Amino acid sequence: MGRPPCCDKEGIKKGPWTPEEDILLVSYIQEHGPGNWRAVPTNTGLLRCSKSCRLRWTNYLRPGIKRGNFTDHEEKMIIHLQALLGNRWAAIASYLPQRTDNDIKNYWNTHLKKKLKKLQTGSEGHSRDGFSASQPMARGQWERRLQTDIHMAKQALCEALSPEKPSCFPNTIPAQSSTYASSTENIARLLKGWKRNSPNPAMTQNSLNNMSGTDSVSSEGTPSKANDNGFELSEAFESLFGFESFDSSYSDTSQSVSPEASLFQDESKPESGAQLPLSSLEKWLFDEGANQGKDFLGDITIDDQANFF
DNA sequence: AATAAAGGCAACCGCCACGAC
DNA sequence: AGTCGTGGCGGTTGCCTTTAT
Repeated sequence: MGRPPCCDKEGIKKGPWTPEEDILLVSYIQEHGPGNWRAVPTNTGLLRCSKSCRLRWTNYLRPGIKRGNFTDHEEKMIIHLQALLGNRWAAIASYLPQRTDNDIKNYWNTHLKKKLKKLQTGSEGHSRDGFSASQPMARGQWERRLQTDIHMAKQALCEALSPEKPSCFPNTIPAQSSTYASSTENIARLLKGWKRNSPNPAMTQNSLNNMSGTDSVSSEGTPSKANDNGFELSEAFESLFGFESFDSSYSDTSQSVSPEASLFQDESKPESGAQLPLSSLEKWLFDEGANQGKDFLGDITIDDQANFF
């Protein structure tokens, strides 16, 4: 007898999630916590497969997700980590706790790959680092920058693995007090941009009535005219879900994950790398013997490092 | 202003790893 | 030890938006 499909294809809805579905999912997770995805569709009445629910949560709805443009810092970290780890997006994402692996993967595929390709064709040599073309630099200089970026990776890792220490490096990623609010904000943002026709304007909850029918797109950081509605939406969400209790139910469960990841320690994403035993890379990144690292980096190229690992 | 092409991103698919039984 | 169920991951697709003509 073969293994049954993870979800039977019939009656399973696909495609973009609607705000109603998001609400159902979030409210369920608020109550039960993430995990046991198999039970989610059954218990929520969502016509989605468990995988789809998990993906939606981890990539979009979970608290602490930062969306929008990648900073220079993040970009460099991705470039270096990709060089070191390859396309292990989940591992890379563990160094950037606020980003999802999907986001990073997309960013790599759509932006960085092209950027690096351009650099490769545009200049011989140091193309893999992502900043040599516009700023040609001597090898030593380039490696110093590499060291700096590796240091940044260290910082991120240190934070991710050290919940007791709010921040090993106070100036790095802010230990934002991510709460369920983050999730409602995520949804509110989504709703602002939800311009497609609402399938059923008469939704099951009164508070949702205002959420349908938003008529314009608003991408990250570009508030659009939608936003009277958007405001109402986020208010509606906040009134819908008392996220404080949700937060407190998770806030004391931190283990070896980043502060925000610890809020959802059962959840898959952020700790995927963090919970594993330290890899060689992580040990290396953690190694506070700065001189060692310096010497090491000083003597080899990033290609060598990639081979080393 | 209309249309085509390119870009960007959310979501899906299939495989794999791991734990439970 | 082998099988099954579940969750995780990376690659890919398809739709929507933006830009160019």
